[in-house]
Amino acid sequence: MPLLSSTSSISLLERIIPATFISDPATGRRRNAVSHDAILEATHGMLDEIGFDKLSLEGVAARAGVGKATIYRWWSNKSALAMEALLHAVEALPGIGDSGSARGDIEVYVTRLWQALRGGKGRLVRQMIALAQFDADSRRIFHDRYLMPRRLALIAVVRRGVERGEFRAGLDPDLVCELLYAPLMHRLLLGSAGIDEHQVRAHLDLVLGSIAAADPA
Amino acid sequence: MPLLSSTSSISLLERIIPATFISDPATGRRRNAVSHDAILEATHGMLDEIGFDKLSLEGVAARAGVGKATIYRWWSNKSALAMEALLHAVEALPGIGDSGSARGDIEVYVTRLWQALRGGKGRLVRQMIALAQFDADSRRIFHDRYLMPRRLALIAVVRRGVERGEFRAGLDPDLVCELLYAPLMHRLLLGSAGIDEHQVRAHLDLVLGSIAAADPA
Amino acid sequence: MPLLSSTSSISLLERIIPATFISDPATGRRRNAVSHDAILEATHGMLDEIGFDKLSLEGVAARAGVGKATIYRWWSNKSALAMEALLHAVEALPGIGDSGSARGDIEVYVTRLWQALRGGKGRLVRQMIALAQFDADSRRIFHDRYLMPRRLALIAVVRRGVERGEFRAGLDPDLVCELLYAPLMHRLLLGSAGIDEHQVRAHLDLVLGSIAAADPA
Amino acid sequence: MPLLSSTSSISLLERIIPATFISDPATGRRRNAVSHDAILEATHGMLDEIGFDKLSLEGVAARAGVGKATIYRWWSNKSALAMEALLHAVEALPGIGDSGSARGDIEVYVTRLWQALRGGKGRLVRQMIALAQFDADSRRIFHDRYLMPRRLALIAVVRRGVERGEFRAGLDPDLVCELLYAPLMHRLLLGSAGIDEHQVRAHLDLVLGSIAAADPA
DNA sequence: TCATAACCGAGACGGTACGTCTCGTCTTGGG
DNA sequence: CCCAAGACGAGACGTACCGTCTCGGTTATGA
Repeated sequence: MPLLSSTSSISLLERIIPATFISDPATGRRRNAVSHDAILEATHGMLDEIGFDKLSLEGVAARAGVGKATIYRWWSNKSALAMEALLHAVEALPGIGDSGSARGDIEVYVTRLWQALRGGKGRLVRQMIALAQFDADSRRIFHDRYLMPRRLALIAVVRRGVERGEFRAGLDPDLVCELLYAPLMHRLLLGSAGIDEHQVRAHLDLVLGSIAAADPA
Repeated sequence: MPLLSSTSSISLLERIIPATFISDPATGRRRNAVSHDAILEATHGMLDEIGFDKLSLEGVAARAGVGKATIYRWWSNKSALAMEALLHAVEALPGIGDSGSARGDIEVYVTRLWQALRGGKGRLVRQMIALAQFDADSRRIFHDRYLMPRRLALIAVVRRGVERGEFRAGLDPDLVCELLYAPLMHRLLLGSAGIDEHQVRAHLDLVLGSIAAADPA
Repeated sequence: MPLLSSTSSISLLERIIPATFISDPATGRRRNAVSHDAILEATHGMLDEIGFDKLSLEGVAARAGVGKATIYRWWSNKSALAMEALLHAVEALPGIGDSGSARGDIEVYVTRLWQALRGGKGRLVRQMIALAQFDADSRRIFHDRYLMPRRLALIAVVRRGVERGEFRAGLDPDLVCELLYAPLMHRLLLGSAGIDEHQVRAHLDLVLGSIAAADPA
Repeated sequence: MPLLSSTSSISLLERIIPATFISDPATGRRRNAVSHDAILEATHGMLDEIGFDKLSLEGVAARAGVGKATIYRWWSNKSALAMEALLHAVEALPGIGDSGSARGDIEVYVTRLWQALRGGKGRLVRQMIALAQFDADSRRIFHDRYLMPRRLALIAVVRRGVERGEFRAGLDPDLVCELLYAPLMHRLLLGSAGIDEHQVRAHLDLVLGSIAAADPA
């Protein structure tokens, strides 16, 4: 049973490790991995070229050299398929190092994130967020497989900073995380112009400044 | 981010008063305002009942008692129509008072905004933002007619606070505005749970605290 | 009142002399002859270029520089307009001379008719006949204004031939006329190839031979 | 006029067995014969009830319980569909017997044809001929599947008459055929009144008389 | 000499149908 | 049991015209 067509009672593990190749133990022929990959690749390519709303499963099937029924067998609808294809293309986590300075680690991480969103990945992420507004399944998948891993990584660094006394005690790491992420996303979604480096710096300075531990001096 | 991104040579006036109504009034039958309203109302009703992706212009035309061509005459596509219908339902600007305290004014305003988004309007705004990702026209309309007026109002208050010495000199009002708005929007779009009052308070305290003028004491 | 919109109680005279300009004696602006001509001309041109079924009154109005209502004021439907336009283009009667030999006159006349149908007029006539199958008004108009005048002229010659003793006594001129006309028309409508001169000659020889008075010798 | 106008390199077989059914039988779901028949039946019924120009493929699809695409898959346009539906309703060939007298056989055949055209079939044939004027495909279909078989049968009888010495040697059977058919068709299409029996007799007498072998007496 | 009435262009309107596209399902024959 | 191919019923798409209806403006009497 594929990941996306099950609406509940699936373990977190299964939600994070794609269930794609966990085959039905019953009799019969197993799922064809070649077709599966061709479908995702075709979907991703067409999203890139013509966008989500012009995407058709008919077109995907033709481009992937696959029967339409094969797609419907494994994905419940266009959104689910698109979301999975987009995740595939985006999934590599930019790691957060531990240089000793939480502030420095965050600055590097946010700057890298900004650079990624400025490029082609920004469009993919925008589309995923839009999909998530219309389809509860997609929303959950995006939250679990894209957003959460990145948040958790960032929250860990904030916690480290608090423990080391770099940041003020009593901080809510969730809130800090929100203040670091949200303006980037907001501009990605609604900014009429791009985001320039100077703005990112100012943003980081203000937020990181406001959570820094009081200078003992 | 510039407040007014003049991406083309279209005057501001033309962007706010839809060019639709600026045709040569000299000749031909005049546009029927009743149909216009019926279309927007039907669209809004159907968005509410069946959502954007099940919305069809065919259905809107039938419900509004209008020919399809009349819709296509005045709106370029489904997104543009939906965007305008949603704007109609949302357009009343929550005013920002001037109580003497910029901080107080902002707290009241953001709290009210949060309350509005928690209610039915939140869904509308989410849908508008999603639409804006797929269609450049819709994006521009949302930016000009929803986002900008609200930003301008908030920016004015921030400026007032700086002038009065409540907030630190040298602040970038755009950035502050982003820090106040974006987390709300981000949670609206992607938060798995709702936003509770405690989170809003903590958010306001952190941001407003960080821009307050240094205590002279 | 124009000719084509009245379905009955119109004198034959009015059917043959277009009533177009017999205006209502009441006050008010009179019909615009320029528009009238422009409409017929545009119709004829478009019939020639795109054929009857692709013809649209919308297109005629645009090409004639005329409001659609002006067309509807004077013609009841597309068929009626097309029929009148075609008649205008075809109306000149090829006269039948009186050389002294009825046989010779008929040979010349039928040959000329054949030549005319071979050219562009053939297509017009074909279209008129087709229209006549779908619309009773058009059928009557075609019969009265195209067919009958030509039949009457031919019948007169046949009568002359009988009176002079060239043709057998007791002939039914209607039947002879039919035998002369019908094969031409039939081939015009349904012949896969054109009609060649040799066929016309053979046709004339057979029919005229069969009605010739018995040789006294 | 050639009996078989080979205007293209399409084989006779392909013209008589619609190419529609000559697709690669190896792959994909097969054409649904039930739908095919339902479409033709619905078309025929609606032609009878509302006539050709009010016929809509939309209506045919609804009445046949069939998707519009299924009609467009198999017929190129309204004319082609109507033509095929009419042919279905008309297709039974009235046979020509061989009584020993070619003249008698022809008299019986033409009289029967006249009777058929006087009835409901006349309207169908008129409509088919009209369609043939607007659409080359329809024209070819009508020629091949309606006209030709009937012509060939009649021509065979004429030939038989010539061989037996009933008719004059050197006759052009095509021409005779035309003289027998065309007046009937012409009156069907354009006669203001019906065709009465007396006219048919006179017509037959004149034509058959003119081709009879000279009396040896 | 004007008021009246009908005409005219333009073009928006409620509709119908077009021919195309995609959806999600179904039938084939072949692996 | 899976798969490609592709026909199928359904129905929305965006376009083209239909025939009707305002509009503002233009003629041409006839009071």
